[in-house]
This record gives sequence, C-alpha cells and structure tokens, in this order.
Amino acid sequence: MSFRVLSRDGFARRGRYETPHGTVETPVFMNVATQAAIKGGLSSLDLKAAGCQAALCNTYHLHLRPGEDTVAKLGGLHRFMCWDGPVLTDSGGFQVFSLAQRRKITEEGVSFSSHIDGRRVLLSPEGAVDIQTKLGADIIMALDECVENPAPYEYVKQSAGRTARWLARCKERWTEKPAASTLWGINQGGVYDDLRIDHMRRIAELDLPGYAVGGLAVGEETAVMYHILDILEEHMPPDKPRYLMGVGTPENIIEAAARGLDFFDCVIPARNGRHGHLYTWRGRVNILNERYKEDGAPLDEACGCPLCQNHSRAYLRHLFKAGEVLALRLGVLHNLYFYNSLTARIRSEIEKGTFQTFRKQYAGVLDRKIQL
RNA sequence: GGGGGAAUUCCCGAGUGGCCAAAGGGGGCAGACUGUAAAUCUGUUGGCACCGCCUUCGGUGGUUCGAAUCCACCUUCCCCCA
Repeated sequence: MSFRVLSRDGFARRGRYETPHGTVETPVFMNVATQAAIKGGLSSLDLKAAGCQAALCNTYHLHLRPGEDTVAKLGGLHRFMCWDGPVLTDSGGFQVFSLAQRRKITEEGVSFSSHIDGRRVLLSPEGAVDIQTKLGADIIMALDECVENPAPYEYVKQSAGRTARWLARCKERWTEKPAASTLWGINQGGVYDDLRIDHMRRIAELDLPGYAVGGLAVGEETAVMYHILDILEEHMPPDKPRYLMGVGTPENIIEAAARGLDFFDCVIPARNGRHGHLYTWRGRVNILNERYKEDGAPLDEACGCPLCQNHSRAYLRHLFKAGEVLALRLGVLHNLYFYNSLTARIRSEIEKGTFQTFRKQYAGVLDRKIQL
C-alpha cells in the first residue's frame, strides 16, 4: 500500500495509490456498492464498462445482511461480488447520520436498531475494524460520527473528540491484523474552522496510511464545504491520500480536487441515474421531460457509454415511463461512466498543467439543469 | 320479448339534495436527491380577468332557494330469464 503524488497543479494532485487489488489513479471516483451491489441492476462486471477503478461497500449494511462471516466464508468481498479491483468499506459512520432516529451513541460505540428487523446491533470502533477485515476490504475506514450540519458548537466539539478517541482504538485494533488492508482516519468538526483544524492535527499524529474528510455535504451550504476544505488543506498530511467522503456533484468534485482531495464517492450518479437525471458535459438533463418523447438522438453524442452508443433519448424516456428496469440500468451506467470520465479528465488536466483552465471552463456548467 | 343494473373530471373509481371543481388510485406534468432504510419522496393535474367567477358528473326537460345526487323521457352499455 503506497501513495505517490505524481504531479500537481495548484493544490490539485495527480497521484497513484497501490493496493493488493491493483493501482488506483487519482483523483478517483469510487463507485458506491453499499450492499455489495450497484443499485440499478448493475453487476460488478458492468463497473469495468463504466470505467470504474474502485468500489465502495458498507460495513453496517453488510454486517446486517448477509453478515461478514458469510462473506468471509465465500472468499471475501472481491470474490463475493466478483470485483477484482480495490474495495473501500465505509465504517457505518454515515448510518449514524442517516439512521439518526434508530441509533444511540455512547463512548463504547453506536448501537442501532436494525432498519431490517429492529434488532439491536452494536457497532464499536474495534467491531467496525473486525467486520471490515473479515469482509476483506483493501481500505477500511475508522468508525466516526457523521454529524449533521449545522449542529451546536459544543456538541460538535464533544463528538469530534469522541471520533478521535474511536480512531485511536481503531488503529490499535487494526495494527494487530495482518497488513492486507489499510486503515484511514476521518476528520470531523462540522462547520467550525478551529474544531476541524484541531481534529485534523490530532488524527494526523496517528500517522495513518490515509485521511478522509467526513461530515460535509450534510446540510451546510456548498460554499461552507469549500471553505472547510480550504482551511484543512495545509493540515492534511501531504504525502497521504485524501478522501472527501460522500461528495458529490461533478462541480463539487472538481472544486474539491482543486483543494487537494484525491478520493471521492457519492450516491448521486447512481441515484440520479435511477431517477432519470443524467449528466452531460453541458449540464444535467431530466430525460423524463415530455420534450424527449420523440427525440431520436443519443443523450450525448460525445459519450462512449452503452446508453449513448446504442439508444435514443426517446427510448430511454420510454423505458422510464414504462417502468422497465432497463431504464435504471442504462441511466446508472451512463452517470457512472460520466463520473469516471470526469475524474479521468481531471487527472489528465492536472498532468498537462491545464487543470485551472478546465476548472474555470466548467464552473457553473456541469451541475446546472439543462434541456437538450 | 320479460326483468334487473350502470353511465362521474385523461383512465379506473368514490360521492346519492347544500360542506363538490367533486375522495382515492392510475396516468400526465414538474421538482428534490451528496460516505444509499431512496426503482424513492414532494408538488401539481377543468377554465379564467385565480381571496372570486365560469363550465363540468351520458342527453333533454322538470322538481327545488339549491341537483353529480330527486322525477320523466331518450341514448348507450352490462347481467339474468325466455
């Protein structure tokens, strides 16, 4: 496991990360496969067609179903989902946020009332490491508390302190394991500059193989998120991979890459793809709109994805209107292809030293809603 | 030939004197979605000069202060018996 920065353009970094399951070229978008599956009816084989380098799975979800022991028995996540590339597993920290009504946090960890059957499930920092180790992830994330924004200063301060203590426990647990995986820590601190910086300094001392920024894009304004990334830049270890968790829109990714972030993941391309909102280099299109009813053109002539190469806007719209699962599949495939193309483009622009021009050229373009 | 039932806004279908431009569902049209409890959720869906007015509940006529709702006839459809 090693990370190298190959070149820079401003704060943006073009890097390379080696894992037991192959090399990741950064900046990279990791495709979200929460339950060891890409929602929308894609198999991990399709990820290759979408240009995907790495996948992300979820500790909480896989622990509940089918259980890490089952996955381990079947040869680990890679074998289980038939994906031979790198896998990062999220710790369940996001479920502390998204399942806020079903959990209790203590120093010991988080106890959830399972969203499947209501049974009590305790997720401790050590347990999260154990589960991810059994799953066989290449990159395992420390258990954290993802706090919604805005939250009171005192609460965030106390919570960030606990997340830091949890991280120390994760590290202790992780180093006992054979080093087939790598543990990354997660920065928290809400929208408060001092808390963010203090927390980042504190967890950087643990000298982990990678660092993530969590707790962003959970309620705050986009400008606030960018500001937090701005102030964190100089405090993040320069020689370690930096992962912005759960972010974001195409423009968010460009802006975060410009602030020195290397890894990204987000449900947006898959979810929007399932909902008929498709990304193009000119903006976001709602293919469900009636205007596409008889539009025989491909969604995006310039796109090399299976949808744009073979089907018309009208056909895709029809599939959505008719409730055909193929609509979801093609929509998701297209958006993932777009995201992976976007990060490939970011990499090449950084290499060429033209990233800042590229960034300006697409500012305000990719996230906007357009009609073709 | 005899008997019975039904026709409601794009569709299905509630409503049986005023609280009805008319429930609910479908469909349509939009919007939201950021480490996925999300193939989900929200809004809207007669017209207009839109705090009000106009047109609408198969058709025509009638009863009534007032009708989608009651009466008469007509039209169409369905079921049962011959």
